[in-house]
Amino acid sequence: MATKRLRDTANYNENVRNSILDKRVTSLFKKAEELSIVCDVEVAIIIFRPGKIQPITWKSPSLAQDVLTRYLSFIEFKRLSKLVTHEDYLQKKVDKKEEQISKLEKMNEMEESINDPWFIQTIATLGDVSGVESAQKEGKGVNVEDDGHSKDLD
Amino acid sequence: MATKRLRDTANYNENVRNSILDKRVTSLFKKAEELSIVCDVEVAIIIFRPGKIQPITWKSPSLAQDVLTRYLSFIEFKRLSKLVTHEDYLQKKVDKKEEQISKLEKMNEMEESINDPWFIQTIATLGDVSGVESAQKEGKGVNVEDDGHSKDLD
DNA sequence: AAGTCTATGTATAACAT
DNA sequence: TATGTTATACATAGACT
Repeated sequence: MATKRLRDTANYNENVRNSILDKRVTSLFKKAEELSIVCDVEVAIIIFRPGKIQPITWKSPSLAQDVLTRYLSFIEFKRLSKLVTHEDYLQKKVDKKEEQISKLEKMNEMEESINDPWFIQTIATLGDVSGVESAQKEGKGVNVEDDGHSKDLD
Repeated sequence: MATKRLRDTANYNENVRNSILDKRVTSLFKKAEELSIVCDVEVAIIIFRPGKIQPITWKSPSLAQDVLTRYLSFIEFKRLSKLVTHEDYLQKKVDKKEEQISKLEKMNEMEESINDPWFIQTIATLGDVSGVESAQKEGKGVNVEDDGHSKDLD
């Protein structure tokens, strides 16, 4: 935006890159703040950097978190519904062995989550934990969407 | 940003306000896009307007959603851990009555979620459902944070 | 390595059509 | 209502410190 136009900071050393990122992020947040005041809206921004655990967030990380947490509650609700149904079935059978299997299945399910690198990274990211290193993303499930610009339907 | 500094759209009619919002949002997204390209980061932006159900999102709504979904999985994991422990206890007691209570507790827990207005709104918001009207937020759990600008620890 | 400067590119409020 | 123009404020890459 001045003299030249930056296109790829890969050509710069990390210091310069961080400097550029920092300035631009500050500017972006400033714009967002202005937008939220002028137009009376709530804005949440989350920025992930490759190789970094903690995302840069602005204004209300808990806003997005809260909303999406509740969304996931819905998903989990559906999953728990199935579990309960299953338990009910087992109860009628009065079969301890199957109940044990059910238990193991649950544990296994949890272990799968625990061993998911993305899951681990996510916990570290959102749980405000430091000192955890991971590859972070890799395109998985990210960058989907059409034009990446969806407005509401009202 | 021109002639005057900030303005307050409360004094404008809805058309003008929408126009201003639209222009600024477009601009914000443009900046975000530039940032993401130049600095090789992933950016997610979510904008909530008062009275509107569907948020305006940019670039990777699924990014934030996916991350936070996984985060919630962690919460649910912890909760399920307790359930399993509880079940194990009941199993040893071989007490059907208590088992029934446990089940009812679970169902009750789910119903609480279902009846939560915020939960309902959130589903509508994120489930891409239209035609649902609600008060949307109300400050609950929103707008927390210190200076609203947290960077990571690496 | 963090702050300042400056030339130039952008964004946009107010008009104009 | 949408699009274009203009004047001014803002953003920022690079240089300098």
